[in-house]
Amino acid sequence: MSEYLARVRQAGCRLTKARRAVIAYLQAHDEPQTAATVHRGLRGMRTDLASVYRTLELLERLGVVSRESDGKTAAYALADHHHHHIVCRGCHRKTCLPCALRLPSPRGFSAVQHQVVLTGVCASCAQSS
Amino acid sequence: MSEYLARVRQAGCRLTKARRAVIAYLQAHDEPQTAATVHRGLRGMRTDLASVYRTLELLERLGVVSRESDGKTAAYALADHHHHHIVCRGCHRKTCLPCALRLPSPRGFSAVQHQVVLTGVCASCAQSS
DNA sequence: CTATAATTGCAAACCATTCGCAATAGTCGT
DNA sequence: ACGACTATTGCGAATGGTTTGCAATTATAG
Repeated sequence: MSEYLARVRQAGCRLTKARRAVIAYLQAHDEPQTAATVHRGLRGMRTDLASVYRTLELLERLGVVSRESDGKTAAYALADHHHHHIVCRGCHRKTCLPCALRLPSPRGFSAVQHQVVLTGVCASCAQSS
Repeated sequence: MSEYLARVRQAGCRLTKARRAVIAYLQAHDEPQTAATVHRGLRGMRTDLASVYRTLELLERLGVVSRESDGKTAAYALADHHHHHIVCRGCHRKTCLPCALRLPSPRGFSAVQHQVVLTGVCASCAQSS
């Protein structure tokens, strides 16, 4: 049983097919995935989009996945697969960046995760303006 | 004319009442505001929520305001009023944090802004679980 | 193997955000 | 200050991601 499934179990939650499938899917994809993408990836089994949302929400609450949102659509990834992106404010294209952030844990908080969203203007957009 | 209004003008955009009002409202509020909140704050004048959204989008594109999203509702603040938050994954309460991030500008990008969203489990939620 | 409560699938509701379009109002040149 | 030109607005309606209620299903404890 994967470490992730174990954590679900430890939280007193059941190991259902849907949950296993969502976790497996995220393990196979490093880049953050939207709920819709995950759902599409599970189209072999009879799984509802709503259940995907519920599962992702559970996993986020447990700290197993992180949720990154560009304002409209949220994307989820295993908290392990951690890196960042810079989004061009012109063309909205994403570029991956390694995580270079080292922060002290804020007072009183535990299990701290972070999400960094960088925006800027990419070279080609800077030219065309 | 405020520095912000000047930047709108320099971008070749008109200084309308709605834009002045939105900027003024954000100047008066340090904490990130949702489009709905801004709109409510402008209820003296006949302003439409859609225009608030259009104005905020413009200001974001110009780099005057930053947009921070928790996945459902986006919040906007003047890029000046910059700090971060840590959100408890249990109770969802926010706590402000000073910005301690110093990053080199990623290759090829200019006018880089960042947004950091920290999540964790606050002391009282850690107890009750 | 059974009982029990957690989860799911489905469909409908929600709500933030966006879009089309005619009316309005900044700006620039005169 | 005036008029023309076009960006911007207000309004209403559409969109689309996300959530919810509920009956049927299914994982788990005993």
